[in-house]
Amino acid sequence: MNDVFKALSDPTRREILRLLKDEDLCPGEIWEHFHISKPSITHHLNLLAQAKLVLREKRGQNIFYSINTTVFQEAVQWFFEFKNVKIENDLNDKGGEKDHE
Amino acid sequence: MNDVFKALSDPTRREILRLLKDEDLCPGEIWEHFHISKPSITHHLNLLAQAKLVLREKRGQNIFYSINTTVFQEAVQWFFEFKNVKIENDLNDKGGEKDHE
DNA sequence: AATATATTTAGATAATTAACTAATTGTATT
DNA sequence: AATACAATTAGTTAATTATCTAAATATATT
Repeated sequence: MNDVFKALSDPTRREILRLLKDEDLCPGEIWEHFHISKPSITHHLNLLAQAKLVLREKRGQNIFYSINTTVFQEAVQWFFEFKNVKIENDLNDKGGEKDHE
Repeated sequence: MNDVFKALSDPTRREILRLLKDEDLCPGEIWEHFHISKPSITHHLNLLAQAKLVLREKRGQNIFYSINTTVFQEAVQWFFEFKNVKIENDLNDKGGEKDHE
C-alpha cells in the first residue's frame, strides 16, 4: 500500500491514470500529452506498475498500459478505516481532559 | 488535492493519522509512538495540516491535533472517478486489435 | 540484413524531503 | 521574575526522486 500512495503522490502519474481511465495507451501515446522526455514517462510507468495501479500487455512493437481497478478498490478501503472517527471521544475527551496537564 | 496525496505518501504520516483516528493528541503524545525527534514530528504535522488532513486547536500549553474527515471524503471522491473505467473500450480495443502482433 | 520505430536502460544532475541538533518562542507554575 | 515544559524555527545533512541525454534492446518493415 505504501507503493500505491507513493505512486499517487505525483501529479504527472495521476494525470497518466486519468488518461488510462478512458483507453489503454502505450508509452509513446502517453508521452504526447506531456512535455517531458520518454525516459521520464517510462520512469513514471514503472512506478505505477510497481504499485500495480496499471497493468501492461505487450502487443507486437507496442506495450499497452491499462488501469488495474482492483488496486484502486484497495486504496478506497484504506480510507474507509477513517469513516467513523472518534464518536464517543468527541464527548469524553473534549469535556473531561481539559485540566489534565 | 496534490498536498493531500503528498501528505499521504509517507508511512509516518499515515501512522499519525491512524493514531488520531482514535483520539485527539498533541505533538508530545504523538512523538512517544515513534523513534524520531520532536522537530521531525512537527514537520510531519505541518504537512498534514497544510493538506488539511488534520486540524489544530490550541488549549493552553498544548496544541491538539485531530482528523479532518471532510478532506478524507474528498480524497475518496478522487478515487470514485475511476469507478467505471472503460466499459466499451474493453469490447472495442481488446476485441479488435488482438491479432495484429 | 539493413533500416525505422518503440521502449527501456544507464548514468548524471538538480530539486525535494526526512531526519538530526541547537536555539528560540510561548505558556504555565512557583 | 525565574524555572519548567511544549512546541516550533533555523540550519545542516543524507537519501530520494524527477528529470535529462546518450546508448542499448527489441520488434517490424523493406
